[in-house]
Amino acid sequence: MPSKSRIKGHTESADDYLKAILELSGPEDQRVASNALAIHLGIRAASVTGMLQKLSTDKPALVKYQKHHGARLTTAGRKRALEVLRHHRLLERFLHDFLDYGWDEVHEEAERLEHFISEKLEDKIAAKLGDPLLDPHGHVIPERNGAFSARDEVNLLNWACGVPALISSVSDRDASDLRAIERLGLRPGTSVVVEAGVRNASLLVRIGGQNSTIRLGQHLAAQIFVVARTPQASAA
Amino acid sequence: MPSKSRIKGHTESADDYLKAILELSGPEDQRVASNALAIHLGIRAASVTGMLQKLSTDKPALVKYQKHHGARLTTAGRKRALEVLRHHRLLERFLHDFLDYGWDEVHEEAERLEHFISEKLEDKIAAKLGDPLLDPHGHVIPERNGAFSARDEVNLLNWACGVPALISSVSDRDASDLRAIERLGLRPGTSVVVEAGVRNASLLVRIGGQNSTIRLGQHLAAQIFVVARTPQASAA
DNA sequence: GCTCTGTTTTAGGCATGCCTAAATTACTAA
DNA sequence: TTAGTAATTTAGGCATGCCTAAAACAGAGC
Repeated sequence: MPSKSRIKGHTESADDYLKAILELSGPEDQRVASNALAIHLGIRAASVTGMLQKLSTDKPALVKYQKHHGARLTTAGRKRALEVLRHHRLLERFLHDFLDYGWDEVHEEAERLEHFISEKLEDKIAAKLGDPLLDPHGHVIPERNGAFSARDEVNLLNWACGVPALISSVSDRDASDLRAIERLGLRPGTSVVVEAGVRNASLLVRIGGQNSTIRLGQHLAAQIFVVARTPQASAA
Repeated sequence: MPSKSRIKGHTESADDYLKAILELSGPEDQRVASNALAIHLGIRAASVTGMLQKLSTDKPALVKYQKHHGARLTTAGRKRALEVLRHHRLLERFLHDFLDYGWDEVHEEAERLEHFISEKLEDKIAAKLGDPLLDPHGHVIPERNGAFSARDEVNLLNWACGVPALISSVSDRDASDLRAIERLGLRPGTSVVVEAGVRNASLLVRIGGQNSTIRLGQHLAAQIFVVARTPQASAA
């Protein structure tokens, strides 16, 4: 299918690669291995190689790619990746705030729609929401101009016991995990203190407000990210 | 690209064929010629043939097709076509009512998104809008269950002079024409009387409310559809 | 340095969906 | 009935983007 239903020369598939590279390259902009991409995208490594070759030889190259040494985004590639990420997170916020979606439902719908949102719709949605900074899971929404500074969050598993923390974000990868996290009252913005580190694959966590303590499985804890309690808030 | 970003076995392309057949087959469900489809879709007739063959041999056949004798929708095909049409018109209404889109802007965005709306989002949007009956151009929105009765509108060009009429709908195919129509005050729901038929390629039309008369080019008049003034309203 | 293992790339295939060019069929009018 | 034209279909190609199997490579340990 040619470019009828698509913005410029972008394809949904290419968007997915760019998003994956952005996510996997981390704050240090490390090179991303073909294999890592293949696993992340749920496809074969051979397919990844082919696509990286294509992306790196496009007119405005979206990816810098060296055989056997992985890929990283070019400026153009990063721009597009952030654009799609912005679409995704704005959509999540919109579906959640205006269309009564639960925070466990927004990811799937946004994942599908993010590729097809025009600049105009992006702007209208952002305006309607009042230019939000965070999506429903606490992730930073890249700005329109491409500005994007990921906060330096720390995984709850690695947070020191006894140090007051604020939940900053939660992974949105698994809907049922999100429901479990919500049931425990661990939304972004919640104050917590780790009382006892990983023991029997669980943490003891004291939740700020009610001073109650819960036992949190390692699997869920790994999906929760926190910052020190001092910094500026992180409203959900 | 496989079915990742797509509902079941449907492709955007197939959706477009089904919509086109629905539209071109008229209320009588006439067979639609390959050529007519090719022109409507902006592609070559040879491509149409190939796709019709495919659509007619799918597991649930979406199209009944006979060589050299055009195609018509099967029950399954009509169901899908109406589903997509419902998506399109709900989206138009939503973009117009909630996101400040002008009625000349909604078509393009809806055309792109209609293929990717989940049933859930469809329902949420419909609920938010209060299950609207008409899109911003006055077209009937098919119901969730597939019920769809097109009104028997008449093209303004064919309306008898002197008989009071109500504008029921307006073609949304061309944005600038829509702006022109709006400038003339000819929105759906407006009362009009044709004072003089096609002469010098234009109509003289009296607009109900202000009793003013305008000269309407044939090109625009062809995009306006009316019903007799008696029937129940047709709020925009 | 060399081998072993796991990663990565090449080679060849398949499905979608479009194209052009060439054949075929249908229709219309003499 | 028969030609001539227009509509339609076939045949062969191309790009996307995935796959498998097999070859090539890289890094670790000996």
